[in-house]
Amino acid sequence: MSQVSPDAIERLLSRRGYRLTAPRRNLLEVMAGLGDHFVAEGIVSAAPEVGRATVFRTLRLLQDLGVVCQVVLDDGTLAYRLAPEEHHHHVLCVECGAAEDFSSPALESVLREVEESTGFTVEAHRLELYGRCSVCRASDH
Amino acid sequence: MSQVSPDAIERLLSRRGYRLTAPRRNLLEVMAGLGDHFVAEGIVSAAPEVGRATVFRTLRLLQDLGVVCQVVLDDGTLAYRLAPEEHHHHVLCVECGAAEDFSSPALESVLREVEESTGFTVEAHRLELYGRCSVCRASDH
DNA sequence: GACTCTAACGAGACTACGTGTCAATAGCAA
DNA sequence: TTGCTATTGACACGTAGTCTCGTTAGAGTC
Ligand SMILES: [Mn+2]
Ligand SMILES: [Mn+2]
Ligand SMILES: [Zn+2]
Ligand SMILES: [Zn+2]
Repeated sequence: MSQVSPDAIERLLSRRGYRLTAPRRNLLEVMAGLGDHFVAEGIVSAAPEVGRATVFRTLRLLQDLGVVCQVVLDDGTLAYRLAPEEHHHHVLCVECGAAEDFSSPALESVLREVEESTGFTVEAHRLELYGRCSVCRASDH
Repeated sequence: MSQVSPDAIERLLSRRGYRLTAPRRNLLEVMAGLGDHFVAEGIVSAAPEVGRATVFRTLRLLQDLGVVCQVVLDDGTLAYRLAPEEHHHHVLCVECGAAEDFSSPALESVLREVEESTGFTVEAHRLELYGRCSVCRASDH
C-alpha cells in the first residue's frame, strides 16, 4: 500500500482518454519528488513553468481518478498525497511530517454503531490521525 | 451531549478572566441562532455590526475554551459548532446539513491497532462522518 | 459614580489560496 | 500532415482569514 509511480499514473491517464501533456508529466514528477505529502502552493513553486490554474486543475483530476487524495493536517491545512486507489486513512507525524496510509476494518463497526444510535446512514467519512513517528520518538529524550 | 447555552459560555468567559463584551454576547446569540453548525462567513453577515477580525478572534477563543469545535464538511469547507467540551465527533447530513455529535470508545481500539502496525504514537485525530439523516431518508422516494 | 488600566474592538489594508475567462497551443486520431 | 478540440497559461477576480493600529469600553478600585 504505497505510492503509485508517475509512470503508472501516466498510463492510467491515457487509458482513460486524457491527454498526456508536458505540464501533467511535469507535475507528476514534482509531486513524487515532494515526498510524503505536499500542499498545492508547494507544487506551484516547485513547478514555476506550469500555470497556477493548471496545478489546481490537475490536482482535481488526479483526485477524481483516485490516485491523489486529500490529507487534512492537524492545524486544518489541506495537503495532498499520491496514494493507492483503495479507501484508506492517514497517520501523520506532527514533528517531521511523515505520513503513512492505513485501512481499518474495525472502523466499519464503529460506523455501524453510529448508524444505530443516530439513525443516520453513513455514506462517507474522513479520518486523520496525528502523532509522532518512531524515528522522531527515538531522537527525542 | 447537546449544545452549551450562550449563558453558560458567558459565565465560563468571566470565570476565566475574559471580558464580557457586547460583541461577544452578540456573537454567542448569533451562533446559537444559526443552528446546528455554521461557517465563519455566516456569522460575519449575521452580525454586521461586529468587526470581521473580532468574529475570527472570538471563534478562536471559543475553540481554545473548548465550547466551539470545528466541523469539516464533506466538500472540505470548514464550519463550526457549539458543542460539549468532551472529545467527540460528528455525523453530518449531506442533504439538509443536520449535525449530531457522537463519541466512540470503539474508535480507541482502532487507534491502538494503528499504533501497533505503524509504530506511530497517536496523540490526536479527526473523524467526520457524512451521510443522510432519518428525516431526509424518509422524505425521499 | 469616577478613575484607571489594559483587554478588546473596528476599519481597512493586506496575504493566501483558489477560481473563471479566453485566446493560444499542442495532443492525438484520422 | 492535417484538423479537431482538450488543455494550457496569463491574468483578473473572488473569498477566507490575518495584521496593524488608533480608539473604546470592561471591570476592579476607590
Ligand atoms: Mn489518503
Ligand atoms: Mn465537535
Ligand atoms: Zn516523525
Ligand atoms: Zn438530513
